[in-house]
Amino acid sequence: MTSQPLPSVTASSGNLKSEVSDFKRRRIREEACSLFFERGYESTTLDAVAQALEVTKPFIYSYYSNKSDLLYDICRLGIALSLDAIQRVAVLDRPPSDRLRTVVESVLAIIFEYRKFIVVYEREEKNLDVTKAREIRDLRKLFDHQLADLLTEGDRLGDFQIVDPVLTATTIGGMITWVAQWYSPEGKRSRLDITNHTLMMVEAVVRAREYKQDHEATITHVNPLHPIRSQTQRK
Amino acid sequence: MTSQPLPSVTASSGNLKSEVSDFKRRRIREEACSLFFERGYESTTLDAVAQALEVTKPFIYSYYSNKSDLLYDICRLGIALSLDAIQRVAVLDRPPSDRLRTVVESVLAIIFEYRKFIVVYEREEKNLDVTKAREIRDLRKLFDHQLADLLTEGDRLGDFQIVDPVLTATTIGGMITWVAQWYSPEGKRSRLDITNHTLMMVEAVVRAREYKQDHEATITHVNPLHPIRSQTQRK
DNA sequence: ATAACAGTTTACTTGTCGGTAGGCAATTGA
DNA sequence: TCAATTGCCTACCGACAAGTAAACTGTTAT
Repeated sequence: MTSQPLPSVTASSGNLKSEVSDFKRRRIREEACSLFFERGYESTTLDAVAQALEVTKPFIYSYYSNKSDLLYDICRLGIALSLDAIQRVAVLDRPPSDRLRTVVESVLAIIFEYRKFIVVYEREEKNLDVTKAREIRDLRKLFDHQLADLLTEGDRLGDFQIVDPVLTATTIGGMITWVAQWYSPEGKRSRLDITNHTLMMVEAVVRAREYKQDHEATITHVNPLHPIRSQTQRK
Repeated sequence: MTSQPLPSVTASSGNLKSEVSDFKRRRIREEACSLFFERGYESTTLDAVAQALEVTKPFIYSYYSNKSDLLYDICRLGIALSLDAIQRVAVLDRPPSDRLRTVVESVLAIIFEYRKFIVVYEREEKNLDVTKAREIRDLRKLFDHQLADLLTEGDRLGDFQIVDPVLTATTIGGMITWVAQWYSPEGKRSRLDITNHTLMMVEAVVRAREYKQDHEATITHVNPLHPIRSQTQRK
């Protein structure tokens, strides 16, 4: 469903040797991701990653050609998992509201499981070279696009009452991504609680047109709280 | 309203000399923020910042004691502006729905104006030393807390129909913050469009209880899309 | 047995960048 | 006019970390 078969999360098929090799690659990626997540990409040395795995730096270099290649692999997984989920659901033969619900559940499940990948992907994108970064951004766009399509379809069928599917999709995408930023397994909220609450928020948001008020014309003023513009202006 | 008077965005009062000095500090901060925003904190050298200002590195060091001090100043401004906005509105003698609306408008106005600061603050927090990072995180918590209080009050008065004010505040905070991540002055959407749409989303979300469905009991299953757990587990 | 190979390590190079010492020049005050 | 002071720059250092060369070790093939 994804254009490339996605460097699988589980063991690759093939002979044992390449399975072992893939496993090592995954372990490097996983440990690097943990460290990137905790300390940030640039502050994490490959020696540190190596140490965490109880190997040496050149070992890593025999599985990844350089540090940013490793980051790329992490980022790619971070977005590809969610994209994969939405694409599986998109083709199901069920009403849009059902599919939306399933998307939210699936993506949240992925976020709970792989939140470090998601966070690193969001945070460290800038450290990719432009071409790789572009590729990653395109995957994200695809995700938002798929979601927008689902909303549009649901709106057409009368399942949703949506004013602007694209902005609404962006909002929902943001709501979900945001969970990855603050969720912690040690926190007070269970995964189920968060999922239920998010479902409720999403539900509300796709029914937003029912509430559309006539507030809109009123905000034409520039907000009075910050009268100064010089801050961001320069000669 | 903020505990410290917030290193003012405009010129400080006082003699001309210290005004000039403050101005230089602001210009350094602004230019550094732009570069951090575009290239990331660690990838931006102080020499690059100096070059952008057409000065030299020691010049910067006479206004900031080191690189992370500069980042700290940026992060602090990033969160403090929003916090300041919500705190001003919180004390107004107007109904909660009105105040919520004003909060969203004010904070979005800040986000449009200072989005680079917000993004850098969100992204580069990890590069602060723990004590500074903690201080920043506390400001953010205060923001969410204030918002939750507002929601609780509105719920009590019947203005809102909210199931969980804390989670809803987190969601709204995320929705707003998310705008900073994708908004671009060159993009298709005007500030007004985005503000209106966000107001609508927020409106929907604080009325969510009206839609609470009985979906909740149904999601007890573990999502079938990723049967493997070995990924994040280790010996 | 031994040659060849794969996988891993030890030990090194090299560039970069945060941070600083000390000098120079412009401004201020007497 | 000449200190004294302030403010900035030139020129440098030292540390650190990415990346590599080459050696070492175990395993497979002949």
